[in-house]
Amino acid sequence: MSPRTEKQIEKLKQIKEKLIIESALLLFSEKGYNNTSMQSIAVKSKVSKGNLYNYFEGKDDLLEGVLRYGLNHMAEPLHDQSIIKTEEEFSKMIRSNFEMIKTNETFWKLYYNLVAQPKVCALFNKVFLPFLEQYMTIFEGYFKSKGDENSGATALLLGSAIDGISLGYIMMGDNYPLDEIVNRLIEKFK
Amino acid sequence: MSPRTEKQIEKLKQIKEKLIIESALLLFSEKGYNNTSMQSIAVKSKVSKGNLYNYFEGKDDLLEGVLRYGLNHMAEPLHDQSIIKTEEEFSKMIRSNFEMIKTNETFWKLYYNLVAQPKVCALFNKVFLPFLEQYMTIFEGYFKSKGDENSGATALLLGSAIDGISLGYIMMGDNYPLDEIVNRLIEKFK
Amino acid sequence: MSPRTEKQIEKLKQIKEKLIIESALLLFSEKGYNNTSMQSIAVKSKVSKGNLYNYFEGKDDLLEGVLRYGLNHMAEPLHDQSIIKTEEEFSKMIRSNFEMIKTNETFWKLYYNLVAQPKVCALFNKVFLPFLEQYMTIFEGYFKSKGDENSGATALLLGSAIDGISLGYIMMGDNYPLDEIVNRLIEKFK
Amino acid sequence: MSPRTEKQIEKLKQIKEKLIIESALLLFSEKGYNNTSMQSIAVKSKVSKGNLYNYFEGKDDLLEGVLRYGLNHMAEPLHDQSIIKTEEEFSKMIRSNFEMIKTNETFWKLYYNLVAQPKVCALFNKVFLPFLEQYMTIFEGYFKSKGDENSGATALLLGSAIDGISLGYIMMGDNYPLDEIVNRLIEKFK
DNA sequence: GATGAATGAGCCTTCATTCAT
DNA sequence: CATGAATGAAGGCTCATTCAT
Repeated sequence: MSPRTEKQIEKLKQIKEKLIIESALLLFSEKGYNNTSMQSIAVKSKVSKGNLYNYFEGKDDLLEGVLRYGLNHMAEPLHDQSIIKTEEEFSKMIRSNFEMIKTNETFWKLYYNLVAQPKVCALFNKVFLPFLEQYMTIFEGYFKSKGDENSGATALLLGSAIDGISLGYIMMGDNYPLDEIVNRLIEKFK
Repeated sequence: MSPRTEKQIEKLKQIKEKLIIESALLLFSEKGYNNTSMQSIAVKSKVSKGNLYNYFEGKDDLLEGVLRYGLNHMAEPLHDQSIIKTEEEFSKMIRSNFEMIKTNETFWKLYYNLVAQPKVCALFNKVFLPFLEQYMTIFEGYFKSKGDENSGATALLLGSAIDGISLGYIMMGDNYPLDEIVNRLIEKFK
Repeated sequence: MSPRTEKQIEKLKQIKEKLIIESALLLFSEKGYNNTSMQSIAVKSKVSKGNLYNYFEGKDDLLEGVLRYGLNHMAEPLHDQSIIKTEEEFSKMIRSNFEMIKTNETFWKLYYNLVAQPKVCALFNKVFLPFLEQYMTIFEGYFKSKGDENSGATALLLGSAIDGISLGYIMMGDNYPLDEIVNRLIEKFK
Repeated sequence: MSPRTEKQIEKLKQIKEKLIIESALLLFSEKGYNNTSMQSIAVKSKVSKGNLYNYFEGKDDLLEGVLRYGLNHMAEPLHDQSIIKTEEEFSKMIRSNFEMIKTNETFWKLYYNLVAQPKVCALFNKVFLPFLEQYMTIFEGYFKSKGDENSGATALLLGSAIDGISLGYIMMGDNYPLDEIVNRLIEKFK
């Protein structure tokens, strides 16, 4: 009842919320959103089914939580660099982007699982669009600084290529020669 | 009893099968595979629920039918060209590929809807992998003929870029400046 | 259209009916009445599903046909002997009864499959009761002739024992030492 | 939270499980296993369809539960006597066996409903065989103690006769002169 | 907050039966 | 008579969500 206790409770709640999110992420990613039951999430996160609804309003809301959580984790490295000037910085950014994808395969698998699901499209745009746009802006700035007259299109092309490469890697795993492809990508666009 | 009648019946069956497939494609694409009920497919294709199962063994089989049907429609233009030699042919092939995607948005939306769904992964590979590999081979040959020492990687990079562009276009619709991006893509790779 | 042709047609019909009945008997016996579909019967008897209904009014009616057919086949040997006087005749009758069961396991399996199924109870009594009563009467006469004051009860006991033994044999197959048990049965009752 | 409450909940659950089992037993017995829907069981036991599956994994599992429950009820009287020495004990055991069947007609009707159903054969053997064997062993011991050289066969014959009598009684109800037949059975075998 | 029993709509699928050809 | 496409009711089962405790 003391403030201290309340804080601890608050912290406990956050820990549990994180636990739920991570369990859900794993299951969504492994089996797909639709084929993951709230039950199984409850079991994996060791929270009762009913209690789940004290943390998230429903399955949709939980998904949103998962996506936000994932994005916050992924985006961190990007916040360091908001402007790119040299080829080296460019190359480093691309590489660190794919490092991030490698590190968070689970999350990106979920991403591509959902990207074309109409039901979650709105949610998707809400969560990811700002992130993607920020990315685009950085690249656009770089290409413009290099004299590219249509830097927007180039940035979008690069973004799409990154998307496609990521998708390929996520789908094929180590059968996809990621490093080689990334090298080539950098060469083409630097 | 007469051959004529039998033929007609056979034809009618094929027409109905096509109807079912097209209804399913539309619904799968609009609402996602998981969120489309057999019931709704039955209604849309004006076939009774039970009769659906005279045409397809189950929902999975119907999906396979839809994918094969889609692919057969898509792949046609590709059969014309199996070897690319000049820049012009290259450019034409890329463009015709995106024409195809524009023409069959519905189908490709389904494609990206399914691509990362673990449950249908096996089916997916069965149906699409041969198609994709054929594509890759053509590009690889082109790059090799141009003296590219690592033509395989280049082809894969190109393939991934195409994938990413398609995905972007499918997701954003006319907000995606497809033609411009394609032009740039061709310039980069030709 | 000639009488001859009509006869042939009639004969063909009977052949086909027999075919259907035998297919149904086999399937009912193997998989149980409820788990056998009209479809599978149609396939096995090489008759179209629709045509099945030209021979039998429905699944129930087909079952009745199967039971009557089976009984007519089984009962034949019994018609020889309608009165038993000597121990030898008694013994022979018992033995020939079990021979019959051995020869027609399929049918008797169906019998015991249905015997306690409420849905077909009425049908069952209609078809089998007369047969069983005839049997009972023969035994009753035998026991009476031997001075048994309550020959009815003895006959019923014997009948029940036969029933139980048959059931055991049908269930356990060759794990059931039928011959030995039958010998003992005869000793006890002769 | 208190132990008391948990216990009560546990008890409530058991009561409800029993309710479900008894409803199912009644319906299975009345209409047959195949013709009883989970829905109707839910209605009869005043449990929602969905909740049924919190108690039993499926219809098969429910059947197993019913059979085990029935057997546990039936078998109780038998546990008293595991060795039979005198004629009196023998006679008492036979009689008490048929008392049990009289008392639990419903259950035994289900027994004979299922005994020859191929689909549930495995389950059946799993649940009933141990019970039957125990029975057989007791009789075998008795016959052996009386000097019967082939006590095994005699026990099996007796068992089969009991089976047949029970079946007759279950099928014909009070039209079957059970007591008289049982008396005669005892006379023959004691 | 925490639990898990309870709900009930909805899903995929099967199947006896009908009927146009 | 023969065919098999068509129907639609019914079945077993799942699952997001609620709620009494």
